[in-house]
Amino acid sequence: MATLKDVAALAGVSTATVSLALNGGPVNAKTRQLVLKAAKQLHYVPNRIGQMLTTGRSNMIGLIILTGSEFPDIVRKTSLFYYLMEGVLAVADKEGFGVSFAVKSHDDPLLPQYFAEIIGSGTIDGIAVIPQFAREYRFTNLLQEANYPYVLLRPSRFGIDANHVDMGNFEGGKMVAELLVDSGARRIGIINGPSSHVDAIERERGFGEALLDRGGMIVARQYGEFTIESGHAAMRKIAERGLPEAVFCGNDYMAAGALRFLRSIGANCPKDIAIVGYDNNDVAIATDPQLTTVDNRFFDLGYIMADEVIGLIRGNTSHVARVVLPEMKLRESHLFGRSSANAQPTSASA
Amino acid sequence: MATLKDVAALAGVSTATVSLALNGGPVNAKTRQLVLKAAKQLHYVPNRIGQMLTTGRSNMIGLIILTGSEFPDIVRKTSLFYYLMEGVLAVADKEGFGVSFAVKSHDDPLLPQYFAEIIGSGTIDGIAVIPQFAREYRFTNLLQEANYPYVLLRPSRFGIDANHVDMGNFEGGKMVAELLVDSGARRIGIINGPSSHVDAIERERGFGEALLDRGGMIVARQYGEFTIESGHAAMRKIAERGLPEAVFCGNDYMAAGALRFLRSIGANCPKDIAIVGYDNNDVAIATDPQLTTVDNRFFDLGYIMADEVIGLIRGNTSHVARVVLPEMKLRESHLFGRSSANAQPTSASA
DNA sequence: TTGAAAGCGCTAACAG
DNA sequence: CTGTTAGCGCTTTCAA
Repeated sequence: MATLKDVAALAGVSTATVSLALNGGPVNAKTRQLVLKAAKQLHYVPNRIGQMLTTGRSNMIGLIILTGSEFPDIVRKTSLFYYLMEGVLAVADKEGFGVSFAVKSHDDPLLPQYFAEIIGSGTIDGIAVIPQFAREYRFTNLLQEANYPYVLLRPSRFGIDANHVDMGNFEGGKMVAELLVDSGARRIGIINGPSSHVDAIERERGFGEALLDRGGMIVARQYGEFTIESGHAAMRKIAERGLPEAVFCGNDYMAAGALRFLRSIGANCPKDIAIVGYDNNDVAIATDPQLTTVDNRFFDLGYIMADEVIGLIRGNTSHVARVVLPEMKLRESHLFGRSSANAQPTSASA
Repeated sequence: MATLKDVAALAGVSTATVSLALNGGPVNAKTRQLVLKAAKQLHYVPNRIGQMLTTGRSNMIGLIILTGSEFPDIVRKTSLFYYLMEGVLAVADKEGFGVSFAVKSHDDPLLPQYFAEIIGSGTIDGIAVIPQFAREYRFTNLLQEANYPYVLLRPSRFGIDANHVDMGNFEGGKMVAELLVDSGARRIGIINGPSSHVDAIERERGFGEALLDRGGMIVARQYGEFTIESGHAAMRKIAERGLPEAVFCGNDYMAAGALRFLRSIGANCPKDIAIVGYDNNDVAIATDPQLTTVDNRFFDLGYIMADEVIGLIRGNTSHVARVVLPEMKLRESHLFGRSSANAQPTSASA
């Protein structure tokens, strides 16, 4: 590989001049041409390690997803994170950053160590972290104390001190309650995910509060594990005491399971009972009827997180606290009382 | 941040000794203790940039996904790539590598430039590349000539010269044909994806050959765009001339669309017609009946690609040519002639 | 077993 | 506008 020195030698100038010429510094136009020609001739590509060492910057941001071993099936859900990654990538590309990606277990005792290495190693200028469980993490202190650029994906109410982007699970739950009440349902059930999952907690809280406000009531409550089978089983349990007018499911998998159970007993959704899911996962367009659900806007979330991390790196910002509100994805399954099975499918695009 | 020098000063030894002590070199046990203590006291973390510069290695591998603008909906499918990433990550973690991730458009004219920079910049020791379209790419020559460690995900028959891992789409198509014939179907249709998509081509080729061998025949052929709607439309077209006994769909989205159309005309799958999808996407477990489909083993694919890239980096290998055979995922939709709708859902796990 | 010193490739301060 | 020089943090000869 050709180095700066080689280019300098060929062009007959100093390395400093080459650096200047290549980076738009104040150089005579003729000299620049000379340098450019030499660089091209040698297929010169700047060694970024050298640049990093002198500038102290790597132009890399990290995306770190924290996963757990308690609920392996949740992992499947995380293919949604791909969209988050694409959002991160979109900003990174635009701003000239690379993206380093890692998945760590949130119960790994070496986690603080891992973050300490990120802070000290110099290979990553800042990070976006996606914790999935509602615990206090020691590493946030590390990051904070080191004044290291980071942004967490987590609810605002979990302490406003840490840099965070809130994905609006509370608001999402609220939107579902409002939609269902507006659709004419009053006696409503909920099938939620594990209560240790931070998203599940927030969704239920928002749902419950808004339902109360609007004059609806929760007449059944079950907890599943974010899987189709657990949604199926939960719906069966609920049905034992008679069908409510609507059921809010904590994610689309469980909603698909509920739908399947309903069909098996000959109940029609949404005519007899409305169902709403959460996440706008692929399953939501594959069921019949297609699921009305809440889109987390993962792409936007990734985009905004990365954008804020870069802002922090560049010193344009010093603190991050934002909310990205989810969006209702209206399809058919929420239309309580109306028969609309076998309608034309809506588009698969996000 | 504390540097080697700081540790050396505190321990009262030279930087060389510190380096040796920290990296398991030949150092007096007492001295090592001294150094370790000093390092801990200063919360010393080695600056990896410095290490990279001297060793010439970054201990980073890259995962590069090539995407296109022709079929935006295909992008949605790519959330499957998340599993591939997890496979890559699993190896990287195990071998002490970091992972850098990028998505590039395969029609970007700057693509060769991008690869040239990867080769020259020194930040990535090797790459796994996922092209999605059947073209000849100029960058492979670049990589080859530079003797840069790389592995492509692509069919073996596209030239055995390049390092590649074959995801076995040909074999997958074959497996589907065999399964359908074994299930009792003979007059079979196919709904495939765009013919420019490399996976689609291979699947159809394997399917067609095996079907011929087994005495089945293709009685209908439609092309969709890997979406639910296009699968729905394609099935409608096929139904106009009478239902075949089975239809192989090039991916699960189109299979879900086909299923939906069948239900709308009162046809029962799999009693009246068998359907098989491809990919083992989330949609495959959300439909009713659940889809029999082919699992690409993306995790394993990622795992093997990363493993091979690292082998190349370390000089343990000099050429890569492997096939990872897909796996049939038997559910209900292929059981031609048998009525099994509304069975218990099978597990959501992969 | 330890230390001194060179050098990886680059940028930036400074002098000219 | 251009060249000289120092130095980023580390590993690695080479000597002692």
